[in-house]
Amino acid sequence: MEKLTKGEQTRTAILDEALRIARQLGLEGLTIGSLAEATGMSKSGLFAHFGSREDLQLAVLEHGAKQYGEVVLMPALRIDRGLPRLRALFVHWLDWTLQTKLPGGCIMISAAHEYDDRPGPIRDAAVEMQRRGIGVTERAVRLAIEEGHLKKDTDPGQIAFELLGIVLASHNHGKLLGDKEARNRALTAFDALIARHAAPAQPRLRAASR
Amino acid sequence: MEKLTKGEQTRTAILDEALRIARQLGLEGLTIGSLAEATGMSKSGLFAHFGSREDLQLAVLEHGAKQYGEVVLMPALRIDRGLPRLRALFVHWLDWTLQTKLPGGCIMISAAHEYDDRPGPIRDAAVEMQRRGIGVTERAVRLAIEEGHLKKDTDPGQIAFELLGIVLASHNHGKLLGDKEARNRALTAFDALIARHAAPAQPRLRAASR
DNA sequence: TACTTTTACGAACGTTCGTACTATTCTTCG
DNA sequence: CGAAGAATAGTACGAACGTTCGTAAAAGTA
Repeated sequence: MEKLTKGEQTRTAILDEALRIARQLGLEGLTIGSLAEATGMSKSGLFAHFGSREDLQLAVLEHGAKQYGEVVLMPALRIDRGLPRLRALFVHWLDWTLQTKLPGGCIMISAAHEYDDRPGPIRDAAVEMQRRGIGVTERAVRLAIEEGHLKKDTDPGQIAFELLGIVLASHNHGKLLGDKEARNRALTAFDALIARHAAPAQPRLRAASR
Repeated sequence: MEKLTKGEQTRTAILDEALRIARQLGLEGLTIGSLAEATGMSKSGLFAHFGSREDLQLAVLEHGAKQYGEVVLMPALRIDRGLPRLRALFVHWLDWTLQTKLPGGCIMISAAHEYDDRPGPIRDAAVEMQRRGIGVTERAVRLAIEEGHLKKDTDPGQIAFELLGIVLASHNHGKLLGDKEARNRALTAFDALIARHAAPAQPRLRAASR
């Protein structure tokens, strides 16, 4: 519906393709020349959409984060708060990084590793995104505590830490080692983590339904 | 003691420097020119030690794996088999990836992410090393089961998976986000994982010592 | 339709990439 | 010491890198 100027829609098309490349080769492996060839544009024509290569890389990162928000975050927010939402968040996140349709995993995880010792704007952006992602997870955990699904002394930071670990291990086992059990292993680990912090079964007042 | 020919010792010196660079910039970020400058050699003189850039990258990877073996694996093998050894293995592994002395984490973890969607000899080598590492962990778990420290139905593969996740999360939190709690979080997660699979206290025959 | 802005192109810049050759210097050992 | 071989430097290459510039085509607006 909303009017999309020509430049904006080519820019989006470029970013789609750039994201595909960056997922496989990393943001540093993304070059203007190869991207121009992949999109069928000239180097200079493509370049004009971004003032510099670094700006292109930043735009790609943001483009990936946006997709992540649409595919992982938003669907989870439609699930009942508390444990169900936390689980949905985790499963969507997991499937997002394990998706085999498009090669290469989550661009944010890629960037995190690629720039963990390479200071600069891209690293800063990656850190900021990671922080936001962790914040989302922690908030979901806190809600689960408030809903009485998790014990009150549960540390949201610790849960977020361990969930990230499970996702990273899945990515490693699934994408690198080709382990078909990666997803199952992740779900097993998730269940165990939750069981460890689950609130004791609370006595229902009146007759419990079912 | 053992006679080291001149070429061999420069080669080692080159690999030391190359490893330092590759840890920060990745194996793909390692270039002949920058490495030559860092070592004070000419491009061609350095190049002669390795037939190609790819061979250099493979050599760097092996160099890193060798260091890993010396720093992580061997010390752990001197600890009592079973749970103590498994813990030592984990802690050394953790500290190895979190070491702040040299920038950049474990080169094998780096390579794993860098090449997870980039087929070729380097990827193959990285996969092989990961497999070996996981094998070592699984073996340590199996010994812990045999020693009666862990429950008999413990799945070594699952433990190795989750331990990898904890290390990866530590790397992420510690190196990227600068979270000083990363190591503590990792140890907490380790203890919880072990507690989950710990064999029930076995009744000691006769009087238990102490 | 005419005018202005946006969008894309082609050519060229200087630099760096990996690699190939040839020449020179240094080790090693009889 | 002096010859043989290993180790390093020098030079050059074609290709690809990111970027700049002037210009042509397309799109949007009046």
